[in-house]
Amino acid sequence: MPHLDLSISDDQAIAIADMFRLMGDASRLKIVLACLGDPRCVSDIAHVTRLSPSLVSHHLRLLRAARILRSERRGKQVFYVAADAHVRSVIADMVEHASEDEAGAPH
Amino acid sequence: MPHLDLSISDDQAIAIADMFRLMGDASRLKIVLACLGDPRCVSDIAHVTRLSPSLVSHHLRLLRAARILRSERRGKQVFYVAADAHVRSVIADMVEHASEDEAGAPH
DNA sequence: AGATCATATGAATATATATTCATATGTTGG
DNA sequence: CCAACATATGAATATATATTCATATGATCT
Repeated sequence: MPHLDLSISDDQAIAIADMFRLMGDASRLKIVLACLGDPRCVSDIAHVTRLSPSLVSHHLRLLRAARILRSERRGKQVFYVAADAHVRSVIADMVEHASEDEAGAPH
Repeated sequence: MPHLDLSISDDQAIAIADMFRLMGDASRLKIVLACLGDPRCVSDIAHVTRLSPSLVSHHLRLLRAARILRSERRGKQVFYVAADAHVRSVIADMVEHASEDEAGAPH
Protein backbone atom coordinates (compact mmCIF):
# COMPACT_ATOMS: atom_id res chain seq x y z
CA MET A 1 0.00 0.00 0.00
CA PRO A 2 1.86 3.08 -1.30
CA HIS A 3 1.68 6.70 -0.22
CA LEU A 4 -1.82 8.00 -0.14
CA ASP A 5 -2.38 11.67 -0.54
CA LEU A 6 -5.74 12.56 0.92
CA SER A 7 -6.72 16.09 0.17
CA ILE A 8 -10.13 17.35 1.15
CA SER A 9 -12.08 20.52 0.75
CA ASP A 10 -12.37 23.02 3.57
CA ASP A 11 -16.00 22.09 4.04
CA GLN A 12 -15.16 18.43 4.23
CA ALA A 13 -12.39 19.15 6.70
CA ILE A 14 -14.77 21.06 8.91
CA ALA A 15 -17.43 18.35 8.74
CA ILE A 16 -15.03 15.55 9.52
CA ALA A 17 -13.30 17.53 12.24
CA ASP A 18 -16.68 18.22 13.80
CA MET A 19 -17.27 14.52 14.12
CA PHE A 20 -13.84 13.96 15.60
CA ARG A 21 -14.26 16.83 18.01
CA LEU A 22 -17.34 15.19 19.43
CA MET A 23 -15.35 12.03 20.06
CA GLY A 24 -12.53 14.12 21.44
CA ASP A 25 -13.99 14.34 24.90
CA ALA A 26 -13.62 11.37 27.21
CA SER A 27 -17.06 11.77 28.73
CA ARG A 28 -18.74 11.92 25.36
CA LEU A 29 -16.68 9.06 24.02
CA LYS A 30 -17.77 6.84 26.89
CA ILE A 31 -21.38 7.86 26.37
CA VAL A 32 -21.25 6.96 22.70
CA LEU A 33 -19.60 3.64 23.41
CA ALA A 34 -22.30 2.87 25.95
CA CYS A 35 -24.89 3.35 23.21
CA LEU A 36 -23.29 1.30 20.46
CA GLY A 37 -25.15 -1.86 21.39
CA ASP A 38 -28.71 -1.91 22.66
CA PRO A 39 -30.50 1.36 23.45
CA ARG A 40 -29.78 2.71 26.91
CA CYS A 41 -31.75 5.11 29.02
CA VAL A 42 -30.12 8.27 30.33
CA SER A 43 -29.86 7.18 33.94
CA ASP A 44 -28.31 3.93 32.80
CA ILE A 45 -25.74 5.81 30.76
CA ALA A 46 -25.02 8.06 33.70
CA HIS A 47 -24.52 5.01 35.87
CA VAL A 48 -22.16 3.05 33.64
CA THR A 49 -20.14 6.14 32.75
CA ARG A 50 -20.19 7.49 36.31
CA LEU A 51 -21.21 10.91 35.09
CA SER A 52 -23.99 13.10 36.42
CA PRO A 53 -27.35 12.73 34.66
CA SER A 54 -27.29 16.42 33.91
CA LEU A 55 -23.92 16.24 32.22
CA VAL A 56 -24.95 13.16 30.30
CA SER A 57 -28.06 14.93 29.12
CA HIS A 58 -26.06 17.92 27.91
CA HIS A 59 -23.74 15.68 25.94
CA LEU A 60 -26.60 13.61 24.58
CA ARG A 61 -28.09 16.71 23.10
CA LEU A 62 -24.92 17.38 21.13
CA LEU A 63 -24.62 13.78 20.01
CA ARG A 64 -28.22 13.70 18.90
CA ALA A 65 -27.87 17.02 17.07
CA ALA A 66 -24.89 15.56 15.22
CA ARG A 67 -27.00 12.52 14.34
CA ILE A 68 -24.57 10.20 16.01
CA LEU A 69 -27.21 8.97 18.42
CA ARG A 70 -30.97 8.93 18.13
CA SER A 71 -33.46 8.95 20.96
CA GLU A 72 -36.65 7.10 21.60
CA ARG A 73 -39.01 7.63 24.50
CA ARG A 74 -40.41 4.67 26.42
CA GLY A 75 -42.54 5.85 29.28
CA LYS A 76 -40.61 7.98 31.67
CA GLN A 77 -37.32 7.05 30.15
CA VAL A 78 -35.59 8.12 26.99
CA PHE A 79 -33.36 5.60 25.30
CA TYR A 80 -30.40 6.50 23.18
CA VAL A 81 -28.67 4.34 20.61
CA ALA A 82 -26.29 4.74 17.69
CA ALA A 83 -28.16 6.45 14.89
CA ASP A 84 -27.54 3.71 12.34
CA ALA A 85 -25.31 0.81 11.42
CA HIS A 86 -22.91 3.05 9.61
CA VAL A 87 -22.29 5.29 12.57
CA ARG A 88 -21.90 2.19 14.70
CA SER A 89 -19.24 0.70 12.47
CA VAL A 90 -17.38 3.98 12.02
CA ILE A 91 -17.20 4.65 15.72
CA ALA A 92 -16.33 1.09 16.57
CA ASP A 93 -13.59 1.03 13.96
CA MET A 94 -12.16 4.32 15.10
CA VAL A 95 -11.95 3.19 18.70
CA GLU A 96 -10.69 -0.23 17.75
CA HIS A 97 -7.92 1.19 15.62
CA ALA A 98 -7.04 3.95 18.01
CA SER A 99 -6.80 1.55 20.91
CA GLU A 100 -4.44 -0.79 19.10
CA ASP A 101 -1.90 1.92 19.70
CA GLU A 102 -0.95 2.76 23.25
CA ALA A 103 2.68 1.99 22.48
CA GLY A 104 3.87 5.33 23.75
CA ALA A 105 7.62 5.23 24.16
CA PRO A 106 8.64 8.18 26.37
CA HIS A 107 9.29 11.59 24.92
CA MET B 1 -22.31 -8.51 12.86
CA PRO B 2 -24.33 -8.35 16.10
CA HIS B 3 -24.36 -5.77 18.85
CA LEU B 4 -20.91 -4.90 20.03
CA ASP B 5 -20.49 -3.55 23.51
CA LEU B 6 -17.22 -1.69 23.72
CA SER B 7 -16.36 -0.73 27.24
CA ILE B 8 -13.07 0.90 27.99
CA SER B 9 -11.26 2.13 31.05
CA ASP B 10 -11.17 5.78 31.97
CA ASP B 11 -7.51 5.95 31.03
CA GLN B 12 -8.19 4.40 27.65
CA ALA B 13 -11.07 6.76 27.10
CA ILE B 14 -8.86 9.73 27.84
CA ALA B 15 -6.07 8.47 25.59
CA ILE B 16 -8.37 7.76 22.67
CA ALA B 17 -10.27 11.00 23.14
CA ASP B 18 -6.96 12.86 23.12
CA MET B 19 -6.21 11.46 19.71
CA PHE B 20 -9.66 12.37 18.44
CA ARG B 21 -9.45 15.84 19.88
CA LEU B 22 -6.33 16.48 17.87
CA MET B 23 -8.19 15.51 14.70
CA GLY B 24 -11.15 17.56 15.85
CA ASP B 25 -9.78 20.79 14.50
CA ALA B 26 -10.07 21.46 10.78
CA SER B 27 -6.68 23.16 10.54
CA ARG B 28 -4.92 20.31 12.27
CA LEU B 29 -6.81 17.71 10.30
CA LYS B 30 -5.69 19.29 7.05
CA ILE B 31 -2.13 19.46 8.30
CA VAL B 32 -2.12 15.79 9.18
CA LEU B 33 -3.61 14.82 5.86
CA ALA B 34 -0.94 16.84 4.10
CA CYS B 35 1.68 14.76 5.88
CA LEU B 36 0.26 11.29 5.27
CA GLY B 37 2.26 10.77 2.12
CA ASP B 38 5.76 12.03 1.60
CA PRO B 39 7.38 14.30 4.19
CA ARG B 40 6.51 17.96 3.75
CA CYS B 41 8.29 21.02 5.00
CA VAL B 42 6.48 23.58 7.12
CA SER B 43 6.19 26.27 4.48
CA ASP B 44 4.83 23.67 2.09
CA ILE B 45 2.23 22.62 4.60
CA ALA B 46 1.32 26.23 5.22
CA HIS B 47 0.93 26.72 1.50
CA VAL B 48 -1.28 23.73 0.72
CA THR B 49 -3.43 24.28 3.78
CA ARG B 50 -3.57 28.05 3.34
CA LEU B 51 -2.66 28.59 6.98
CA SER B 52 -0.02 30.92 8.38
CA PRO B 53 3.39 29.33 8.97
CA SER B 54 3.16 30.34 12.59
CA LEU B 55 -0.16 28.63 13.10
CA VAL B 56 1.08 25.56 11.31
CA SER B 57 4.11 25.45 13.52
CA HIS B 58 2.01 25.66 16.65
CA HIS B 59 -0.14 22.79 15.50
CA LEU B 60 2.84 20.75 14.39
CA ARG B 61 4.22 20.92 17.88
CA LEU B 62 1.06 19.34 19.27
CA LEU B 63 0.98 16.68 16.58
CA ARG B 64 4.61 15.83 17.15
CA ALA B 65 4.14 15.71 20.91
CA ALA B 66 1.29 13.27 20.38
CA ARG B 67 3.56 11.19 18.18
CA ILE B 68 1.21 11.49 15.26
CA LEU B 69 3.85 13.19 13.14
CA ARG B 70 7.59 13.07 13.36
CA SER B 71 10.01 15.71 12.18
CA GLU B 72 13.26 15.56 10.34
CA ARG B 73 15.52 18.46 9.56
CA ARG B 74 17.05 18.88 6.11
CA GLY B 75 19.05 22.02 5.87
CA LYS B 76 16.98 25.05 6.61
CA GLN B 77 13.76 23.16 6.38
CA VAL B 78 12.04 20.77 8.73
CA PHE B 79 9.98 18.03 7.20
CA TYR B 80 7.03 16.42 8.86
CA VAL B 81 5.48 13.07 8.07
CA ALA B 82 3.15 10.55 9.70
CA ALA B 83 5.00 8.93 12.57
CA ASP B 84 4.61 5.38 11.28
CA ALA B 85 2.54 3.15 9.05
CA HIS B 86 0.07 2.43 11.79
CA VAL B 87 -0.73 6.07 12.41
CA ARG B 88 -1.02 6.53 8.69
CA SER B 89 -3.56 3.75 8.28
CA VAL B 90 -5.55 4.75 11.34
CA ILE B 91 -5.87 8.35 10.23
CA ALA B 92 -6.58 7.43 6.65
CA ASP B 93 -9.25 4.97 7.71
CA MET B 94 -10.84 7.43 10.07
CA VAL B 95 -11.11 10.09 7.40
CA GLU B 96 -12.19 7.62 4.76
CA HIS B 97 -14.97 6.25 6.93
CA ALA B 98 -16.03 9.60 8.26
CA SER B 99 -16.24 11.06 4.77
CA GLU B 100 -18.42 8.25 3.46
CA ASP B 101 -21.14 9.92 5.49
CA GLU B 102 -22.18 13.41 4.52
CA ALA B 103 -25.77 12.22 4.12
CA GLY B 104 -27.10 14.85 6.47
CA ALA B 105 -30.85 14.98 6.09
CA PRO B 106 -32.04 18.26 7.63
CA HIS B 107 -32.81 18.52 11.33
C1' DA C 1 30.56 37.68 10.77
C1' DG C 2 26.41 39.37 8.56
C1' DA C 3 22.39 38.74 5.72
C1' DT C 4 18.60 36.03 4.65
C1' DC C 5 15.51 32.39 4.83
C1' DA C 6 12.81 28.79 7.61
C1' DT C 7 10.92 27.48 11.72
C1' DA C 8 9.82 27.97 16.52
C1' DT C 9 8.25 30.27 20.59
C1' DG C 10 5.83 33.48 23.83
C1' DA C 11 2.41 36.61 25.03
C1' DA C 12 -2.04 38.29 24.29
C1' DT C 13 -6.67 37.65 23.04
C1' DA C 14 -10.88 35.90 21.80
C1' DT C 15 -13.71 32.18 21.69
C1' DA C 16 -15.35 27.66 22.70
C1' DT C 17 -16.69 24.31 25.76
C1' DA C 18 -17.03 21.04 29.84
C1' DT C 19 -19.04 20.92 34.19
C1' DT C 20 -22.08 22.12 38.08
C1' DC C 21 -26.15 23.77 40.24
C1' DA C 22 -30.74 25.12 40.25
C1' DT C 23 -34.87 24.70 38.02
C1' DA C 24 -38.15 23.34 34.56
C1' DT C 25 -40.57 19.99 31.76
C1' DG C 26 -42.63 15.69 30.98
C1' DT C 27 -44.40 10.97 32.49
C1' DT C 28 -46.41 7.48 35.36
C1' DG C 29 -49.04 5.75 39.35
C1' DG C 30 -51.98 6.57 43.53
C1' DC D 1 -54.63 16.36 40.96
C1' DC D 2 -50.45 15.36 43.56
C1' DA D 3 -46.25 13.06 44.42
C1' DA D 4 -42.28 10.86 42.66
C1' DC D 5 -39.32 10.00 39.15
C1' DA D 6 -36.64 10.85 34.63
C1' DT D 7 -34.86 13.94 31.62
C1' DA D 8 -33.95 18.48 29.87
C1' DT D 9 -32.62 23.25 30.06
C1' DG D 10 -30.44 27.73 31.45
C1' DA D 11 -27.19 30.40 33.76
C1' DA D 12 -22.77 30.73 35.69
C1' DT D 13 -18.08 29.52 35.83
C1' DA D 14 -13.80 27.81 34.95
C1' DT D 15 -10.82 26.12 31.78
C1' DA D 16 -9.01 25.01 27.34
C1' DT D 17 -7.62 26.27 23.00
C1' DA D 18 -7.20 28.43 18.23
C1' DT D 19 -5.27 32.30 16.18
C1' DT D 20 -2.38 36.42 15.56
C1' DC D 21 1.55 39.27 16.11
C1' DA D 22 6.07 40.09 17.49
C1' DT D 23 10.27 38.09 18.29
C1' DA D 24 13.68 34.53 18.81
C1' DT D 25 16.29 30.58 17.25
C1' DG D 26 18.57 27.94 13.84
C1' DA D 27 20.71 27.09 9.17
C1' DT D 28 22.92 28.30 4.82
C1' DC D 29 25.62 31.14 1.82
C1' DT D 30 28.88 34.86 0.53
